[in-house]
Order: sequence, then C-alpha cells, then structure tokens
Amino acid sequence: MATPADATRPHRAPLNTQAVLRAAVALADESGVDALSMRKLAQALGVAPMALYKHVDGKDELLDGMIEVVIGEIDPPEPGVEWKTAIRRRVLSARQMLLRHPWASQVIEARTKVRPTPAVLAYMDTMIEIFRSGGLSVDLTHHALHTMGSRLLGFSQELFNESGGDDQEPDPETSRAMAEQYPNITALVTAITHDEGSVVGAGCDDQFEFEFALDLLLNGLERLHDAAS
Amino acid sequence: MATPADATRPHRAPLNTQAVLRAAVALADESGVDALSMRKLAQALGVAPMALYKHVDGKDELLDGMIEVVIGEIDPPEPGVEWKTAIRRRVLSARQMLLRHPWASQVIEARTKVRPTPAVLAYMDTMIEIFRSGGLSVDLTHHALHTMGSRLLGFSQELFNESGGDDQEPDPETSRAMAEQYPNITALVTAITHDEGSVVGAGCDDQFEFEFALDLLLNGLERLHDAAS
DNA sequence: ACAATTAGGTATACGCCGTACGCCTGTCAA
DNA sequence: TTGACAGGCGTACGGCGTATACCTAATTGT
Repeated sequence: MATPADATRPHRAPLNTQAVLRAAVALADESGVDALSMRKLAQALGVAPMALYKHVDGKDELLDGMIEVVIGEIDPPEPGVEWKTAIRRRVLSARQMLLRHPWASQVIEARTKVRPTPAVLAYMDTMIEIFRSGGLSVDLTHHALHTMGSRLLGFSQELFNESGGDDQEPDPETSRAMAEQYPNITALVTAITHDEGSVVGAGCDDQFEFEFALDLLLNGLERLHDAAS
Repeated sequence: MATPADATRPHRAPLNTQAVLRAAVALADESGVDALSMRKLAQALGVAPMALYKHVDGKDELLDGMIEVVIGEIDPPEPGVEWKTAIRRRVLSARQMLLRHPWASQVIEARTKVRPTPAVLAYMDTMIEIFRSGGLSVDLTHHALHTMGSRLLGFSQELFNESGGDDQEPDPETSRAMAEQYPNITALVTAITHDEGSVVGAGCDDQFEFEFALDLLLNGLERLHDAAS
C-alpha cells in the first residue's frame, strides 16, 4: 500500500545510474575533477561509498559515463546546412559544453587514449558525415579531422586569461623581473590589454580568438577543397 | 682522503635534484605518468621515499621540474631564419619531444593551468619574438598564439592510430556492429588504410598529418600578414 | 501462500598514495 | 674540539579505490 515515495523509513530515492552520473558531473563542475572521489561522491548522494558500485563499474567507468553525459549536451547537427556552417556550429556548441565543464577536456582526452566512449565515436562519426556530404574527399576529410584535433603547442592557452592564475596583483618588483626575463610576453600582454578599452579588466576575448582559429582553419580547408575541384 | 666515489659504505652517488628529475622523467617515459609515485621513484633510485623531499618540494614541484627538463630538450631558435621556417622548426622540435615523452602533454597542460613554469614562459617568449621580428603585428601574433594553442576538438587525435587502442584483432561480429553504428568512421578508416599500400600496417602517417595542419595554419597566417601590408 | 531470488545498501578491510614529523649520522667549518 | 648542517631513514596519519561478505526488503515462480 505504501508508495515508494512515502515509505516509512527515511528512504532517499533509490539512486539509479543516471543520478550517479549527474551528481558526479555536478561535483566535478564545482570542485574540480581532482576532488572527485568515490567517497566524496557517495557522501554528496547521502550514501555509503560502496553503494555506488551497484550502479557504476568503478571509477574509470564513472568517468566514461560522465563523458557520455556531457557529450550529450552538444547540439545535434542540423541537416541541410552548408558544411562549413554546420561544422562551425557544431564545434562552437562543443566549446560551450567544454566551458561549462572545465574538467571535460582533460578527462575526455585521457579516457579516449584508453578507449573512446560510444558518444565520442558517434560525435566523430557525425563530423565525418558533415564533411563528406559537403563534398570533401576522403583524404581531405581525414586531414581536416587531424587538423582540428591537433593542438600544435600543447599548452599556452591559459597564459593570458588571468595573467598567471593567482588572484593577487603582482607586486612591482616581480612584474619588473617578469618584464626583464620575458620581454616579449610582457610587451604583448601590455599591448593587448591596453588596446580597446572595451575589454573589461585584463585579458582577451577568448570567444573571438577561438572563432579566429576555427575560421582560419575552415577557410584553409575550403580553399584546398575548391582547388581540388 | 676518500673521494666521494670510493667511500667505505655502500654510498650511492649523493643524489641531487637533477638526478631525481631525470629519474622521474625516465620512469614516466617507461611506465606512464600514472605509475609515477614518490614511493616508486624512490625505489628506482634505491632510496627511502622521504629522501626525495630533501631535493624536491613535493609531487607538484617534481612535475614542474620534469616539465623544465623536457622543455629544455626543444631545440633553441636559430637566428636569421625567416619567421615561418623558424616557427615550423621549433614546433616540429617540440613535437619530437612530446613524442619522446607521451606524458608531457598532459602534465604541461595540467600544471600550466595552475602556474606556468619558467621554461614554459621562456618558450612562449621566444615564439613571440620570432613572430614579432618576422614583422607580424602584435594583434596577429596574439591571434597566432591562440590559434596554435587551441585544439578545437579536444580529443579524437588517437582514434585512427591503433583503431581502438587494444591489441587484438576485432572479431567479425563486433566490427560489423561498429560498421553499423559508425558508418562514416568505418568508411573513412577502411578507405585510408586500403589506399597506398606503402603504409606498413593500418593507420596513417602522423608526421604528415601534423605537418599538414601546421602548414595549413602557417600559410593562413602568412596570407593575413601579407594582406595587412 | 510461501519460498527463493534478487536489487539496493552497508561495514570492514587491504594495499596503495602523498607527506608531516622526528631522528640519526657522517662531513666540515670555526 | 665542537657544533651546524646536509642527506637519508622510520613511523604514522589521513585519503584513495575497491574486493568481499553481509543484511534487508521487495519481487517473483510455483
């Protein structure tokens, strides 16, 4: 007679796999992926650590499940759109997801090296489909994927965003030492931050920079495609 | 009278910071960075775990030191070379380093988010110098750095290299299921691996793909630079 | 109607990890 | 001679992932 909701004991809702994954994503979003442990996650769900293993095979599979969740947040491709626009929208949507979940980039990269998850494979599959139905050759599509997947430097992205990462103003002495040791960085940063007063504090417009890179690349691919026709 | 080398007790060489860092790099190279623990490193050096803390401040600082070591392996810039060639050589040299130390990319990215090491800053500084002395504007240099630092996808790079990561041949049934679920990936992979019999097993020429991406980007930057002149 | 199965949660324990703290022992300068 | 100190060691603490065994309530087959 008792419905599952008003059972006599302080039953919390019986906790399925999706709930575990969503809680894990939320916890990683707010505390960082390093602070995501099975024990902390269990505590956040009001449950003993080992209870999680009834719903998830282990930490690696938990991470894979979290990947599935966030990849699912990327907008699906719209049919009947020109390939360059379609790719552009998809990549920008993926970027929005990565900004919402700062841990995702690192986790996806690490886990994909071991074994790509179905959602990652599906994402890649639709990307290929867009290129191919846009008329790009197999070879050019292949090159395009590699080009968009490579990072060429492997780091550096976050150097300007917060000018160092810590929050306090650099005291004059250290900033003078900085200017001495890294004159080119210093010159570039001051030039950037002093231009166009529109930018709020310091730093640059990341969205603009991202689209700059994306368009540079897409235009290059289009040029190659046109030349081949 | 006893030289440090022939001391009476089984003294191993007194173990300085550089030796610790080099051992850590070697251990990460052969066992992966996940298997690199202070305890394992100490064991590899024939020393108690806590001995390391006399030479390194902690694990994070150990990782920073390892970054300094591998960044030091990147060829220094040669003066008097045209900017595009200079950048090209530097980036390819950095890539060789990253191939030698598969853990480096991940570690550098993670630590740079916290605080960039001096070597990373110095590397960036010389990159900026090359662009600027090549005549590129501050803005274009800025864009160039972002473009080369962004990955646009964040993953996917390793999908083709080993067609899945595990070593056994996929049995016919699973590969049929693959072909059904990811038709575009399947089509692309089979087309790539069946072309040009020159390629040994399966997979593609990573070096070629990397240079393709690099040149696509450098040519795009050059075009923008010429248009601005 | 009742026994058997099972799904969901728990408690305990093992072996790893990073590292704070204190101690010991040679070496060498004053 | 003495005392500082550099280098190394042992112990211990809290946190981690997770194997194993156990408990309880619901569900199901007969």
